[in-house]
Amino acid sequence: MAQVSIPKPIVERLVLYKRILQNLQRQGVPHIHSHGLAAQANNSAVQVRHDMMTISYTGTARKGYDVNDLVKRIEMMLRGEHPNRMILTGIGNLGRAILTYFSAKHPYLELVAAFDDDPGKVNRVTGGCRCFPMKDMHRIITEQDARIAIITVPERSAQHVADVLVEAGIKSILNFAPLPLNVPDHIIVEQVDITMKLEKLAYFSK
Amino acid sequence: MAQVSIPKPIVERLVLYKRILQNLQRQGVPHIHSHGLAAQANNSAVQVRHDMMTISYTGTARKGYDVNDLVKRIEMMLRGEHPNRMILTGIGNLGRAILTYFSAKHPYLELVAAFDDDPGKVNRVTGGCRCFPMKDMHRIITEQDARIAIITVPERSAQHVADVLVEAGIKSILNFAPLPLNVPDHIIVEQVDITMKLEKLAYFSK
DNA sequence: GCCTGTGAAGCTATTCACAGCT
DNA sequence: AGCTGTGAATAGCTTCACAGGC
Repeated sequence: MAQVSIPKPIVERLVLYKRILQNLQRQGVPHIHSHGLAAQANNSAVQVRHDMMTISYTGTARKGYDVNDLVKRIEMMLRGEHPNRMILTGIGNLGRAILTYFSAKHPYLELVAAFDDDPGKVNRVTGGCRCFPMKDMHRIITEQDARIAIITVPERSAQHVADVLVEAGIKSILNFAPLPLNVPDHIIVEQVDITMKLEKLAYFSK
Repeated sequence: MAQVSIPKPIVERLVLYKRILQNLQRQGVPHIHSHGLAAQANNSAVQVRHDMMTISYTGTARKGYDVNDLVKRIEMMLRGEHPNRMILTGIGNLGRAILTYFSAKHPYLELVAAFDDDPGKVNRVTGGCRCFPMKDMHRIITEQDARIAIITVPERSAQHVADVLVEAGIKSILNFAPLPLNVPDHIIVEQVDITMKLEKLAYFSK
């Protein structure tokens, strides 16, 4: 099957659709029209239909899209074969927030280990996730076959941590440190930059 | 002066450039070439030069861009006249992380108040920012002339809080709740969606 | 009649190619 | 020779317009 790469913005919207659809499932709604989905996702019906085209999903004129089917389809497109194991580095306020948030919430995005060198944190369990010292990173990442890493360490150590992660075979990184990481091309980095978003808001709200 | 609106992606890069340049300032580097800036920002020299074009900044062939000047220029483009006062709603782990992170770090992005209804949190000061009960929101936002709001309340109350914020005259919202907010067109919303980014990483890392 | 599916057009952002300067 | 500035070309994404079906 030709697993052609879906463009970034469409992937983002698919994730959103999936979430909306899962809500609908919970409410027992069986079908939804492109307009309805668009309204909830804050975009246009045409865009929804185009997105459906790119994942080759097709609804019916009368009922629109089948909620259960579509959830399955999107999950199929997004998920790979194996579960996505993740690790987190740096248990500050933010790291803790993420660990707590994720506990048992997202079945196939599994946080399997956290790392911090603070002796007060090592071996503590937060949100169902145990903290190990940084020096065990390579070993545990390999053992667990973790592919995604979350960086919530202070800015000054972020690049070093990234280097170790790459060396340990991590495939992609979610980086909260406000600096662009220097990594090989095959590593995918997503930046979460709160200050940048705020400056953006400050700029556009006038 | 024709203050023409700068496109979103360029604003994002300008914020990044500014940060890099401020680092250079601290190191006492007086000039930088487009290539140098591009290397640190992980993009191309042409793009840097184009971005400079859009803010009408011009360097010299020999030395490149003047670090101090450029910082000033970018700040001028990004900042409005008045300081940008912000408020935060919802002091959970994440809210606390942001409050602590921002304390005294960003002079012109000023967090002036936080809101939560938990009696154990009201009147507590976190990161230099006092917590008020939600019912005071409208009054304090007006008094302080706050224009930016950060939503870190649980998903189920996010829309309600957004409604109150809009009603109180907030101009833009940074939303951490994983659902698209329904707000009037003139309100600007930036979404920070950690789960979405992780799903995106999961998808693209294969 | 209102829905979906879809090629075409339009728009935005990035990259190319090169002129001019020092 | 290597840099900046910049119009032209390309690529990527979104919107338009409409064909076809229930």
